[in-house]
Amino acid sequence: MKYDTRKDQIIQTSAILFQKKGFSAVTMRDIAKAMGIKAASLYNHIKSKQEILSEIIISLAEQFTEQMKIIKNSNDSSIDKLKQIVALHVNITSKNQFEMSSLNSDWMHLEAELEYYLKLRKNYENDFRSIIEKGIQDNELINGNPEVMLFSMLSTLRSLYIWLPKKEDLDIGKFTTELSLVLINGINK
Amino acid sequence: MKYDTRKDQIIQTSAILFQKKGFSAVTMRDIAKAMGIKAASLYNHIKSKQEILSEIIISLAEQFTEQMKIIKNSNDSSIDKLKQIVALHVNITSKNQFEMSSLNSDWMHLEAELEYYLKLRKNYENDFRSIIEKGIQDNELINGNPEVMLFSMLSTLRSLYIWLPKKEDLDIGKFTTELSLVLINGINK
DNA sequence: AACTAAAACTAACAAGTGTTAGTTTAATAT
DNA sequence: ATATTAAACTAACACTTGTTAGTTTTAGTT
Repeated sequence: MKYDTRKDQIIQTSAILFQKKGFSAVTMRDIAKAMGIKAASLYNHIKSKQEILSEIIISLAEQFTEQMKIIKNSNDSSIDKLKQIVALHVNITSKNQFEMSSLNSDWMHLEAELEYYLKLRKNYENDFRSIIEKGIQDNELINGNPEVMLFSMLSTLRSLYIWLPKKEDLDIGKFTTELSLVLINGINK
Repeated sequence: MKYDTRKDQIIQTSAILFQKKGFSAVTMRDIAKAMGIKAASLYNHIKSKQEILSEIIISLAEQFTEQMKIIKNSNDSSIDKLKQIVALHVNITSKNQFEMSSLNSDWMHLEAELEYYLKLRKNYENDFRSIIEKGIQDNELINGNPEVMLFSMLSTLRSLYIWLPKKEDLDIGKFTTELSLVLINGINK
């Protein structure tokens, strides 16, 4: 099993609740109740509600940043890099379903680390865009609007947390392949 | 200009605030302040905070339902129907940027009308899926996983409210064409 | 000028908010 | 058995929440 501190359990429980109602609508008493303790007891393990949110979001954002760096610096073709980005999103999302919901919906409630998060996100998008632009230059991709391509792919990848859980016994590898196909080659015959 | 009742102004102002922080984090005092009045005064025009949310979301959901009905019942090819769905989303989103944010992020805070909203959404997705399945049968679309195709298109279309505002002087028609191209034909050369 | 109706106001409510202080219990190490 | 520490508890705080009641102001009509 995992090495699970009590703090980790609080964060995990919080993420589940955050997905259902969003950060603002979840109270410390809600979180405590879900763990079978009183709200005040939470503070033996965490500093604040804000810290819970921050741990969830920043940890995920840094994972994406780290993996993007590897993809970016590889010598693969642009198409292959895009496929690796798809796989990256599917993998992280399948392992962090609830947390991904906060990453997508609750980031604006970050306080101290909001700026840092926005920086990571902007850098990620820039790296993504560069890969697309390189693909166009190298004649791998159609000569279309890179902004629209980025938007389309990233929107889909960021919504994975909504759809992945609906497919119970999902073959992650197969799904990744199918999704890459649709995102890159479209659906037209 | 528009026929704008005071109630409409409240709803519009609320939608702007809801986009920034989400329904739960916006207080009646926030809304009042943005309108230059006191919170209690809002209740001369609306019944509750819940009513504001409901007006925003149900009105939009019904617009989508209504238009989907027209597309569904037309005699156009599946590809053309899909293009019309893309146009539908771009049009409604470009005219209701803030409201679309609530539709996507705050629907779970609906109370009395939650069930009704979920029904509308489910029906919409089913109609969308049927069009894709028909396209596969008729050999218009690749013989892929229709669920993945639906997911990919719908995720992108539902995220439009995040991206459209970033492009200030956007040619809506051109954007619709570009987006349809990417969603249907992909980005591969 | 007097009347009316819409829309603002002040004041307050009961309930809920995140968080702190101080205390007790449970589990572990000596 | 005793001391120690982690983790729970109770009680309370200062503040914010949506909302109501009752009143005053504003603007348009007779």
